[in-house]
Amino acid sequence: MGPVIGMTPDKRAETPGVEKIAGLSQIYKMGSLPEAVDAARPKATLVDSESADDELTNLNWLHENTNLLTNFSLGTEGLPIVSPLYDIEGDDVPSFGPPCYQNQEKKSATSKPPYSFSLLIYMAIEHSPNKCLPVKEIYSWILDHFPYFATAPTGWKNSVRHNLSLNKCFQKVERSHGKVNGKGSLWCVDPEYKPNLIQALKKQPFSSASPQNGSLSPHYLSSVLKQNQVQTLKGEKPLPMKTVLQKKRSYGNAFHHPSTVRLQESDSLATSIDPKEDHNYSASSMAAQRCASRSSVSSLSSVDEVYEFIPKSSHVGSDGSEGFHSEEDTDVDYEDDPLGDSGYASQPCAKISEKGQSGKKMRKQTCQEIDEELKEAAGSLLHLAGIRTCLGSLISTAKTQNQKQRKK
DNA sequence: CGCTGTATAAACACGT
DNA sequence: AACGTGTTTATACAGC
Repeated sequence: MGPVIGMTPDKRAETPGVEKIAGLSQIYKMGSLPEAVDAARPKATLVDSESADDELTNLNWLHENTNLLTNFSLGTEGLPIVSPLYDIEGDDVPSFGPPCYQNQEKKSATSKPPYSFSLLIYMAIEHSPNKCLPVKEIYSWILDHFPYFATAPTGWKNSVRHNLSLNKCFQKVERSHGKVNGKGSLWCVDPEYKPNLIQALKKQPFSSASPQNGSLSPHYLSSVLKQNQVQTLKGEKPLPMKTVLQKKRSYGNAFHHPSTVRLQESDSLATSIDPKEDHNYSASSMAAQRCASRSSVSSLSSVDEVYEFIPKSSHVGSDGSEGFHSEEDTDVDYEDDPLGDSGYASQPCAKISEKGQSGKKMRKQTCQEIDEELKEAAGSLLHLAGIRTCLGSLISTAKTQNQKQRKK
C-alpha cells in the first residue's frame, strides 16, 4: 500500500503507529525469518540486553542470535532478502494502509468504508511498526484514513472498543508495571487469526472491484499474506481449538480458527498455512513457538517500555501454559505488584497467585516450564533461520548463475 | 426460518 | 468529577 496520505505532520507526531512508516518498510524489506521475529519490536530491545539478566531464559539472547543470523544472511544491506518466503524475483516492499482506499476516500470521504470494524482495526494495527496500538491510536488511524468517521456519530469508537473486546482476533497487551504512559493497554492482532482477517479482507467488496478504485490491491494482499506465511513458517502454530474456544466468548466466530481455514492463494506457500501440516515441531516446541511469537509482542518494547502478552481468556490454563510473560524470570515484578498491576485474572501467573497460598511456588515452577519451552522455541527458530540462510544462499547462487548465462 | 456476523447503543466498572 | 478504557448485554439488520 502506498504511503499514508491525509496525515498531517503534527498528526504523525501524535500517532506513533504511523510516524515510523519508513522504519516499517525497512523492517518488511528484510523479511527474513529472524527478521520476521524482529519485525514486531523495536530494535531498541536488543540494546540493553546486557543489563538484563544473562540467563538463557532471557529472550534477549535469542534476539541477539536471530539478529546475528539475520545479518549474516542479509548479505547486502538493505536488499530485499531472498527468501522462500518472498518472491525470488525480489518482490517489492510491502507497505501498509487501507488497501488503496486512499483513492476511494478522495471520492467518498463521507461515505462509509467498506470494511468492518474488525478489518479497520486490523489494518490500523498492522500499520503500526510494533503491530500493537493503544485504542486511541486505532481511533486516530481510522480517522486519518477514513474521514467518514470524523463526521460520523461518536458511537463508532464504542464499536471499535466493543470489537476489540469481543473479537477473538485482537489481543490485549498490558503495559509494563509502574509505567504510566497513557491509559489502557495495547492491542495487537492474534497471529493465529491473521489468515482469517486477511481472508475477510479479501472478501471485501473492494477486493473484487475494478482496478479503477484500486480495490484491495494484490500488492497489499500479497504483502500481508507473505507476512502471514513468514509467521506460519516460523512455526506459529494455532492454539488448540479448546484454547481458542475459551479465548473469547463471541464475536470473531466469523473468523474461524485457522485450522479450519485454508487460504487459497496463488502464493506457493499459502498452503503451509494449514496448521495440520506438521512442520516437525514437537508439541512442546510448538507451544514454545507460540510463546516465541508472543515474544515478538512482549519484547517489542523499547528498553524503558516493556509490555506483556496477556491472553484474553480468563480461563487460560492455570498451568500457565498459555500466554507469555516477558518478565517472568524474576519475581521482582510480583514483589512490586503481586496482582500483576493490571489486576487481570487472565494473567497466567497472577491467576496462579490468586489461586492459593502455594501460588508463588507453582508460579515459579510454571515459569520454569515456560522457560524450558522457550528454550526449545529458540532452538527451533534458530534452526529455521539456518534453513532460511541456506535457501537464501542457494537462491542467490542460482541467480548469479542465471545472470551469467544471460550475459553469454 | 434459523443461524451467523456485524453494527449500534447503553450501562457499568475501573483507572487516571 | 470528568474522562478514557474495557467489558458486557441487548437489539437490530443483512446474508446465507
